[in-house]
Amino acid sequence: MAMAAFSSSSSSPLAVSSTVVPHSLSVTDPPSQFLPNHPPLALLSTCKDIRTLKQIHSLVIKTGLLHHNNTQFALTKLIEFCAVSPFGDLPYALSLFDTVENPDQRIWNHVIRGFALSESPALAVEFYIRMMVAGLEPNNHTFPFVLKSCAKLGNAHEGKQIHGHVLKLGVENDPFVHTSLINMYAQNGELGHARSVFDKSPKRDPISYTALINGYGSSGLMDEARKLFDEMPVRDVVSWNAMISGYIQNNLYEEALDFFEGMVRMRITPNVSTMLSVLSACANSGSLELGNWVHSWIEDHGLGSNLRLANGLVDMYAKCGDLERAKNMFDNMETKSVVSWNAMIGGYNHMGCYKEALEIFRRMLKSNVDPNEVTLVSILPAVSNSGALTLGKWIHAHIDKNMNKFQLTRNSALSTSLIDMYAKCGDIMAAKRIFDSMEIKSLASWNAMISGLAMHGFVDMALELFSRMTNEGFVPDDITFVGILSACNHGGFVELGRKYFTSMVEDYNFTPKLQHYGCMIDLLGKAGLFDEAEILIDDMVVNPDGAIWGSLLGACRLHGRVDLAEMAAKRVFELEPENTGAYVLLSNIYAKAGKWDDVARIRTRINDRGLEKVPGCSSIEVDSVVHEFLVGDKTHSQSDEIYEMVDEIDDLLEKSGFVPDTSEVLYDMEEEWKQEALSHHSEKLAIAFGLISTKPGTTIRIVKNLRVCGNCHSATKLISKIFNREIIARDRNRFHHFKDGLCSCNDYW
DNA sequence: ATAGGGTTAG
Repeated sequence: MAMAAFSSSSSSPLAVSSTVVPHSLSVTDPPSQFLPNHPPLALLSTCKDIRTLKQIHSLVIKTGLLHHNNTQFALTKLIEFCAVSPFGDLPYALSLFDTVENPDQRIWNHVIRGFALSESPALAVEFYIRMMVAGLEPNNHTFPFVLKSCAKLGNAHEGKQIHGHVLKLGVENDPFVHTSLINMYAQNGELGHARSVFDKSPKRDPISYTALINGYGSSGLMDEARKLFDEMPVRDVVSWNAMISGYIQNNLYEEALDFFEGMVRMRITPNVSTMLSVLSACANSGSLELGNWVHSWIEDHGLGSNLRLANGLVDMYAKCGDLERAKNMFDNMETKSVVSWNAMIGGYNHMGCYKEALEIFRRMLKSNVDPNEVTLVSILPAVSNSGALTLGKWIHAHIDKNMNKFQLTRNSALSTSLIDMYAKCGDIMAAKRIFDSMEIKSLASWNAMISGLAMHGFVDMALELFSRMTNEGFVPDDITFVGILSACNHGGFVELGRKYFTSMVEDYNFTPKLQHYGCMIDLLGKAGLFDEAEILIDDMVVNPDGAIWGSLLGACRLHGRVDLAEMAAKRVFELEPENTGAYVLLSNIYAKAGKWDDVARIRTRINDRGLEKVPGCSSIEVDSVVHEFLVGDKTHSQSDEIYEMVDEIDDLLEKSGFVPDTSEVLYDMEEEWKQEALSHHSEKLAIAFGLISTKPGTTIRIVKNLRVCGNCHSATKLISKIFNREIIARDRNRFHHFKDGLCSCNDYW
């Protein structure tokens, strides 16, 4: 029994010294017949904290109200207040409750209500049972409270039993009990039961309609909800809100916004809830125009300083891509909550601005705002994308330290995000440790681990994990197969890849998606099986996108297939005219074949179209700060030292007999310039910076936005040997672990 | 005394 936690403390609440009575509260009249107006109880309406409450309590005792007329009136009032008011105190209510010799129905009801509204609604059911054990019958007031707690708990079983009591006592036609039953069933997903109670109603009111509509909405049955809504004789703002939020829950944003417009047309005044829902619909559907209108509406109705609406606006602007506006609103908010920070972080993530997301997170910590679970789950992808391992480790430690707070979720979203973070930040063993420590794994955690291993080229382990997962009864989904096929791809396991692809289609009945085809085309192309790759593309059940043809194009580069490359590139340009990567790839293929006229032609096309080549960019985290380097970057504050190091590296490479492979350099230029261009690739700069700013022997981890070029790959292998450093590099596709002059990809990528 | 949105953000 959880009672102990609430029982009165060492000093009895009745033992009150006179010193707690403040001067302002003078004891005046003797108890009168008009108790409700008596000063001490009237004071309850202004009571805002537990201290004042205790003072009022002591006043009640001093004035003798407590046992006046032998009624429990004053205590009832006090218990009611303590249990229910937001300024009340449930444990105190219980200590008062314990002092009542024979509490009546009404007192029991208030305590039950207090629990129903509290964080532990299960205790409402417990007290409901205790009440009956004490020999008191529940009444029409009891049921709404106890049914609410069943609704909150998602406990349909207890709810059904209580439904039985309702019928036994014959209060099923009380409108409050009736709607409470519908709501309880609806919130428990028992829509059949909810509907049958609803259909038995003698008189239907908007509240039972709305409760049922909400139930249909959260079960994805918006057509049913719509039918009910249309049947309603009178619709109020809550009914409209129920439809709007139902559509949003089911990702039907257009419909949600239609209903909002309908509501305004019907001259139903939206309230704060409506506007919050509408903002979320705008955010998720990218309706900036409507979002702006909502913003003006909020200002016009004097709600501009409502924190929740302000947060909603920040979120809306951020998700609609107007980050400047979002940032502006955010910076101008006089009070911010953790939600405001989270909305900004989410907005930056949404737009792929991971660095900015990390900056906001740091600012948040500096402002002493405690990150919550949502903050951490949303900052981790930003950490992963920037490869900011130190920050990631800090976050991991923070979660461990605050275990109590996050205990419930450790086995789900947060752990999975951590696995993903460690994998993407290059520490695959740390990812594995978290995965292994999870007592209850989710499909997402298996998926994260499998793709992580695949990304690092630990192909056998990834495949082994897959069979362990199916043995443990998990059913793989399409994401699992992306991981598996990418493992086969990274390992160059053509036969296995074919096998899993077939199994996915035939054993699991999945329709392959673009990513699955992408892995297969890449795998077949790299193996030089161009005929098979082309057949697969022809057989695709979805239209190939730029990435599919891009994969084939990449394979053409590997095998020097100029003819096929031209065809593949043409397809890419048809689908993605702005895809500069494909132009560069094609140009590289021409360059490798010595077709410099064609290289020049491509260059002209890039210039004519005003396309900008995505610059190679590598980042490295040193002392928790992420440093970014572009090709030939000279903007770093330690630029001079970095270039000195680059020269030293080149020197040592040359002495080891390293000959730069200039065949992939874009333009036809002097050999010496080509070497210069290669030598200043972003990954080289990042590695040089890593070498000068970390202790000897420290592992260097870098992240690159593009694929590592052949030359840098060979160079880095040698650097790892010469400087005796492990270098872990993540490129666009996968990880390369350079050690002792070798790379984990076996030069196959 | 009592019933139906909403406590967001990933």
